[in-house]
Amino acid sequence: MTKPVATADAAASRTIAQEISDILVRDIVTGVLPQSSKISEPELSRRYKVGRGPLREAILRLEGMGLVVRAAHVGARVVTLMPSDLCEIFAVREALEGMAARQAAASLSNTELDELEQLLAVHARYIQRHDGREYIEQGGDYDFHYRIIQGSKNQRLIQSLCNELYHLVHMYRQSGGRLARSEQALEEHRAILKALQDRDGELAEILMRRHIARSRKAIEQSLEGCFKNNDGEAGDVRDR
Amino acid sequence: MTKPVATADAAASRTIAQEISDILVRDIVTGVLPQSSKISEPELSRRYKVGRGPLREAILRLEGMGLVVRAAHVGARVVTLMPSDLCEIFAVREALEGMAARQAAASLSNTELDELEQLLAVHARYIQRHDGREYIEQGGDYDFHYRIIQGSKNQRLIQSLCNELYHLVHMYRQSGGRLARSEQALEEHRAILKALQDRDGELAEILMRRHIARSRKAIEQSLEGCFKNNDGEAGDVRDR
DNA sequence: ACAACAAGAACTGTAAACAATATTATAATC
DNA sequence: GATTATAATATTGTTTACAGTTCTTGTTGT
Repeated sequence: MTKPVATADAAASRTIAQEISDILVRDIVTGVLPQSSKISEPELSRRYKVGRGPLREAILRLEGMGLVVRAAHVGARVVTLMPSDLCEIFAVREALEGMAARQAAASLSNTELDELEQLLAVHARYIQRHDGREYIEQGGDYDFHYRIIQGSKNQRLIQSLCNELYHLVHMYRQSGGRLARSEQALEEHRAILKALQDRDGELAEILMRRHIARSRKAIEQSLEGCFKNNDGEAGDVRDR
Repeated sequence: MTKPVATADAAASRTIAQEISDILVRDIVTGVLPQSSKISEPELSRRYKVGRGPLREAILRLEGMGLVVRAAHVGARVVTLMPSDLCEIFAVREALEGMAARQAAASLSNTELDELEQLLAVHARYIQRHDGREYIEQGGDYDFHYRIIQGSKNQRLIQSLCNELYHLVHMYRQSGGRLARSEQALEEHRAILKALQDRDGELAEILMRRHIARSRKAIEQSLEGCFKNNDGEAGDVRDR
């Protein structure tokens, strides 16, 4: 039974809409499509060499992720992240990642915990070498938070955090939003890991929440200077 | 000169895709389109008298809400909610609504608090009259949780809970998922309201989380009998 | 009778054309 | 000259038609 069944390659047949969707997510998060810029269907259709159909489908998906906002008969624009939006996002992160840490304490395997420990060691070396510069954690496996979320084994948490909120957070960092705190963050990460290794979900949740709450407070401080346009190339709001 | 009106009616111009999207959400939540049933584009296109284009757009949106799952070249099906899925959802609810209660304690106006108190009085009367039957809270303004979430004033929380998770919860209840606990739930609601009135966000969060955690535990108990098909009309998994 | 295979039908994904609305530019009026 | 009305343009929403894949069904062979 060699199974020459004509079921094709299954997962390999990604549709154009999925491809362009991923590309758009990447280009928005990295700033190729800056905040508040218009998502013109004809223009992007030419730029990315795709038909308008798949492109529309991709835009619909982006809207679901919160990366773009649409208005009927007007079109879509890349979302405009104000500091107040970031605060809302971080409040959600605090709640969700806290729960993720709690569940991860029960679900993470010992090997996964070991890998997490090695990861922190890598981060520590990086910070030492680069004098406090934060490790660029672009949502990959090298992100401490990312792994804990995955470790929760809760598909809803993983979906909400990794495929929606984190894009927005990375977007913010890309467009000049600094919230370094590298050394302190590393210490907090170590404490969280300790709680996870002790299988103390309750403590892991508390520590994770405090960890994220501290980042949020940093943003709240810069909330006063919301309308005071900080000098820089943070993307022009108007485009044409 | 029939109607040379230029700027049209603005908000009144809802697109077909939005209309059919709302209809589909309603029909899925109320069970007209049962769990696991196929979402056939040609069939629904005929049934709802809409073109395939807007219908596809609506399905895309439903996918974003987690109400349907799609597979490339295969089509969409209404999501299949297993008890384990419900547990995941309730874990997220616990985290999110806890945070909502915390923020609501700071954001709710005094009049909103009064309305909340009147709402609980209505619920109490209803339970008394119907001998412990739960008030049918179909996500409207008469839902205690709904109002607290709105009261958080956090758009992200409101979006996640009211436009995504609550549809799934209502779906579960519609298809036979019983988690009554009316009298006890009312007592817990009263305690939460008390904390809100005292502007004690920390306590409100704890109470809300325990409140939801209790519901989750009820589901977890019925998780053992997951594969033991409980007698009933819970919707046939296979359809054609 | 059952399994494997192949041809056909049906459905989803994509492309192109059409209609309706909003935006821009132009012209007329105060 | 500024402002409002009007026409032209461009973009979005929708319909229609086509292509590619999957699923069904009928057939054939063992």
